[in-house]
Amino acid sequence: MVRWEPDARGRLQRAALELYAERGFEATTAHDIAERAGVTERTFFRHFADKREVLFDGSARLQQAMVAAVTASPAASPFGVIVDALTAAAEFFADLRDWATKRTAVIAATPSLQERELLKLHRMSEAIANALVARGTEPAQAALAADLGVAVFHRSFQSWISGDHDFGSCVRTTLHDFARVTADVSVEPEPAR
Amino acid sequence: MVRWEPDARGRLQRAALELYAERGFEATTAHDIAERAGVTERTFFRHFADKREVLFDGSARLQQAMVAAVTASPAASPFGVIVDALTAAAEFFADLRDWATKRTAVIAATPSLQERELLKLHRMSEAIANALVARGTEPAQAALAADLGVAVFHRSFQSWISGDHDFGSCVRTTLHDFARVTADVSVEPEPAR
DNA sequence: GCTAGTGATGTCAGCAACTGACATCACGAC
DNA sequence: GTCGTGATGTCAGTTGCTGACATCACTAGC
Repeated sequence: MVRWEPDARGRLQRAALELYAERGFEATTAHDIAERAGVTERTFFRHFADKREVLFDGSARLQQAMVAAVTASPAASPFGVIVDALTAAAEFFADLRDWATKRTAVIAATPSLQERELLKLHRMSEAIANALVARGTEPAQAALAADLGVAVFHRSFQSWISGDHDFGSCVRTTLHDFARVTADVSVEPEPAR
Repeated sequence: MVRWEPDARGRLQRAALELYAERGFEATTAHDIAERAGVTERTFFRHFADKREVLFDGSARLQQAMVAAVTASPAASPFGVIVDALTAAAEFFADLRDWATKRTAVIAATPSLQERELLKLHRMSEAIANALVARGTEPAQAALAADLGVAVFHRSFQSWISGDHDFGSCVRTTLHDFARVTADVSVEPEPAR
């Protein structure tokens, strides 16, 4: 006889998303989640650093995929590299639309989850910037390019969730808007550093 | 005889920044801050929604200044408008360098404060996007332009804090990098919506 | 097959972040 | 002079989260 059912971590993640969707994040206690998953509250906090983190278990993998794409990209310019990273993100989410939709709704309804989401995106930007620097991009430009890439990713993701196009075409639409919006930005003479 | 010293709110803000800088955010309790400010913990939470918010009292005013600049900007393109908003931000910080430096160091050392900072920047982006839409910009482009503007602001702010140039020249340097990084982004044919 | 070790979990006590309810009392309006 | 009123104090309670220690199925080594 097994002492515990396997995959407590997965059960906690599913229970948390369900409960956050049913009654809201604030109205759900860690005890509630643990109870539905059939473990104790203490076990919840062994698997996840806090109540929010339980929704962000995939972000490390997404970050790895995007960093790997940056490192492997054949493009020469920083922005060309970023476009390749966005393609990797599209592949990452290929089979996750239902989960991503539910999760996004919960996050959109909860400021403290938005904070965590924004921090994860920021960390992703830092990781991408590091990967660009490793490729030889100048650090300030790498950081900026990574921020812009993450902004494009975030907008693309939102339109993917709220519309009915595939992720790839949302990225293309966002890149089109990007080009329109920045059409009048010109390279000025090198300013003082 | 006055019952209480005036400006409890200001005393709490100064006490909090001092203590966060002295012993770190995590090691400082709300009780500590209240004690140094000469009030009770309950009073702290009447003035600020949580331990983090005490460092973000100025962000509403910055947001108002940038939104006003967007609304009043004579520029035609979204990005031209954003540049005017950045100029407004530069004015906002003109006399605040010492305070901003100390505060930025505390935030950089504390993930949960970074989260709050990122949320404030995100809210600022949303407000700027709304102001752009009110000027007639298409919503998707407005949201993207606002995100890009906030990214430029954030980078400029960081280099202002860590270097010894004035805010305005940091903005110019960042805009130069922006133009370099996006030099190869071209307007492709309108994709499907 | 026995034993020692390991790892995931349970139990429990405790701190700190907040919140609601109610009391206090200087000050200003009238 | 009385009567709000608003900023504060007091206190009790919930919840997020942590450290310390106990438990016990499973596994490896003998």
